[in-house]
Amino acid sequence: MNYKETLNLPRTDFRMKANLAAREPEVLEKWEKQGLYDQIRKKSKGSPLFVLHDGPPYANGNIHLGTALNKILKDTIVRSRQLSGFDAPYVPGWDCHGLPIEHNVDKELGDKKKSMTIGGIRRLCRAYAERFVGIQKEEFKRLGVMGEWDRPYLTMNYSYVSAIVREFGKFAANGSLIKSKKPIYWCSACKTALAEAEVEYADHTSPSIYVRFPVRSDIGDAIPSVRGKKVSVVVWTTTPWTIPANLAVALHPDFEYVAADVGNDEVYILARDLLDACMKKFGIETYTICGDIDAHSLENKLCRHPLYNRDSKIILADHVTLDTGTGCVHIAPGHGREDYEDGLKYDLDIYSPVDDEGRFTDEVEYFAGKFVFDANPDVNAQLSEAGALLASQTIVHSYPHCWRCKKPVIFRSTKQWFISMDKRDLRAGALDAINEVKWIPNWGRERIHGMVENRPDWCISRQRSWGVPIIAVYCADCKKPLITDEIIKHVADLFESKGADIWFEAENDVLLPKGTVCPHCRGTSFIRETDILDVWFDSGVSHAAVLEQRDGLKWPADLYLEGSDQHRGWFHSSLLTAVATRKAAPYKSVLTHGFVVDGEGKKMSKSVGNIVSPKEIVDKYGAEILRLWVASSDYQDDIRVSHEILKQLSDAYRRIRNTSRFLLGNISDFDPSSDRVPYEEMMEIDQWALHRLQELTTRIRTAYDDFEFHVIYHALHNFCVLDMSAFYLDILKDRLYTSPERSPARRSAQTAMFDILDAMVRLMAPIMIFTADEIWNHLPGNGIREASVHLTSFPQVNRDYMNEELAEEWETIRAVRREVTKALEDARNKKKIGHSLDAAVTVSLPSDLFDVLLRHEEQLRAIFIVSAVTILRDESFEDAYQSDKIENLRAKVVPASAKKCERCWVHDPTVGDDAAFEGICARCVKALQEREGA
RNA sequence: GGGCCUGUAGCUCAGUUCGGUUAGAGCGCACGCCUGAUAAGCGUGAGGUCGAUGGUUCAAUUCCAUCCAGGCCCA
Repeated sequence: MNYKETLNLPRTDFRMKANLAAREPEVLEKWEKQGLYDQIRKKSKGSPLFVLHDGPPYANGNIHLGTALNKILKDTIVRSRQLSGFDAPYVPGWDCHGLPIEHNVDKELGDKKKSMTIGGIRRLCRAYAERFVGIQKEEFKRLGVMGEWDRPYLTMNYSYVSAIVREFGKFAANGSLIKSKKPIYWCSACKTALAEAEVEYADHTSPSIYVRFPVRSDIGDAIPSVRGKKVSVVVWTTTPWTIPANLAVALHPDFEYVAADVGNDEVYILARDLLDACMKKFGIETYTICGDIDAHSLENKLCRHPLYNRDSKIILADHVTLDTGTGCVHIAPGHGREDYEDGLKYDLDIYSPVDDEGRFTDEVEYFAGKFVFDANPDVNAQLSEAGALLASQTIVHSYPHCWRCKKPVIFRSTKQWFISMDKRDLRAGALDAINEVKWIPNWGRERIHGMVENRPDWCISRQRSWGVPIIAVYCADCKKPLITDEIIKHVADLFESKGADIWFEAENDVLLPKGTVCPHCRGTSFIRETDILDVWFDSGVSHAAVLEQRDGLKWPADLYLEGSDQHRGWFHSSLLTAVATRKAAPYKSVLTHGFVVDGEGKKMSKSVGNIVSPKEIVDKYGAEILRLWVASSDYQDDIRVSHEILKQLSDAYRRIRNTSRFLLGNISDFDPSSDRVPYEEMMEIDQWALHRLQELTTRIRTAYDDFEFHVIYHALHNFCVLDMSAFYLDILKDRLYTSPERSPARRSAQTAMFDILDAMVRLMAPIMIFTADEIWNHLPGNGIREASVHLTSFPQVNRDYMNEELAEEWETIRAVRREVTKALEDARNKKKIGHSLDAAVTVSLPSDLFDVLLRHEEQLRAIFIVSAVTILRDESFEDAYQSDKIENLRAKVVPASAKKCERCWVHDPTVGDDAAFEGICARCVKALQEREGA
């Protein structure tokens, strides 16, 4: 007879192969049709809110792994908070303004741009951003990220733009908005400001000159050796035309400088290391060093400008190098980035006497009206005449050029709008607010603190088209700027209904409230500001535009979560805009993640060619594996991705899936509403399994609370592999398959298995969203539970199932089992046995262990999965396996002598005893009788 | 060059708070078993100078310094 038919083997439709890449889109579609997100919202209404506020990605290009990582982390957090009993909405956003989009539109337009209005360009930019919002939205949805995709926030939405204006107005109102000069890249051919990204470096031939700045201060006290001599500091520059704007000479605080006597009572100061090379260039053959100079002793001393009757201050700056020149650097704060910073530090004028066309303004003696590059020879001639030019040559070096017209650009200062860090104590307020926030990991605090502490005023002006206009007007008569609450409110209302394009297109009588008058001169005609706002301001006020404005959200957010680069970016700008207007940070905690790097830990770059796209992974492995990758990694550090890593995750996924499948297969005939066995009546090993489940639940729930997802991945995987597959389930097979279908023994196991899978599926749901859904649909008892696992909640830890004493005892049993298994393996290698059921084992144990095992004597056969077990107290016998882990544990394995039961495969002396049931053991006979009777 | 961070088996992670037995787990790998979870399951085994060097100490993966490699942000 074929007894296989009489066994209760696992039965399930749950497929072994997931076929994720193909199935996921179908599941997503199902969820969308069901309106799952809305159902979740409805269901959790009234629960405490948990708001993770989305940092808006830039609406340009396809998503990359970094964006995917970020969104998956957010999704996992939102889902886990939701399952923990919170109402956790997720409103995704996009950053839509800014240079990269405008630049790409510019490129597409080419020369056509010249004939377009700003409004026209802005409409193209909007369309461009819309296109990529659409593309990225689909990409994010494909990852299984759940949220209000139909109603995301876009920084170019009319209501959002209006909020930006209102927030901007608050800065104007409280007096922290200031206008001052700052150098920017300027193309005098295109007559336009250029952003960093719009300059291209190319070789350029420049004059290279050495200029002497006579020291005017008396430095005889500081350096006695030069007393009474004509001392000069010698600088080097490749832009002679900036000499007229020179206001300082910078020395490095740590370099060694010397005073070199070159005869005629003339002394030059320059860096010791560059002295010889410079003298050669100056054609000076004999000179003597008359003293060492500590740069600090010269700080704030004054030189005379070589051409004009004004001073040039000696300052100290770290950016001075010894690569070329003299170690003394010509500083024109209006014409260089570092020069500008130095200027702020030493309170120098940001002097930039150059107009839009690159010509010197009238105030510049000798060179007024001259184009700056053409003025280079004139400057040299003038310096030479003044006796200040020590040497001159030409050099070829890398120099910034305009991306469009390819001509060399200049650094030129123009008036810009700034948010002052200190005028209204924004810096101090921000530093205080930082301390109220929980930074995870906590070094985030230090990082952002350092940045806020040292940052300069926030320049919010951009000379571009695609952005939110800075709402300011200038009196046509007295030129004074005007920003009033009335104007802000009026314009914000206009933007709310008509969008910001109107600023560039409508007439003043529409744009300004009726009766707007210049408070200084009573003028009534005005000129609009054309600068737009820095995009960091746009996204920085999202807490005001989104958290405060939308129903169902709150201010401050519970959490912001972005890459660690955002300490300088969004965390920073959000903090400043919130502290300035609301006196607090817009977030209670800030979580950061690292960057995606390749298998070797190197950053991904086009040139290296090690970029992996989310699409590649999703198409090959499925979004579920990508999500598992995110969950498995300690994301606070950089995360590696490689084929090997993904392969490993696929294997781990299959293991979890198969364990779930086995559980499903064995509870397919189990109805949790009627077949449960009460805990007290369950078999001990089943109680043990439930105890382990409580430990797992505790571990995983804590990990979710702490955002430590890799702990979850490892705990779940280890649970499946070690506790379940290799131990509990392996042992259970015998009972499940051979016991009568509805026997208490089998129901006891099924009760545990059901609870285990029911808990597992909820615990994995925030990470393995598709698989959890699939398992849920196969779980018995459908109809009495929520329609989707995503509408349910995490399992509670059941104290009644916790039994430390039991757990300890079973840990002892497992330890002994490990040794028995080794003994079996020995026997197997000696060809004594094949399957462990072919073996009979005799184990000798030290007294304490013996006592424990004795209590479970009846179960040992099943636990060791052998045909017979005999345990002995401290017996020593020959030719036995001896443990090196447990002292005095010996195990002797022999082939089971009894006949093998054809049904349960156990070698048992009762096999064949019952003539009616040929070839099977008494236990199976009983099972079959019960089965027939049923 | 500066600020912040990271470096434990081929891979993903524990452990280091408060220095103290032979540094753990899983995966992968090798070998074996099973064929009633079967494109599954079970077992055994090999794998680590805890990035390097120096210092403190009776003792360092753990504390300190320097260096190397890598990441983010600045310059």
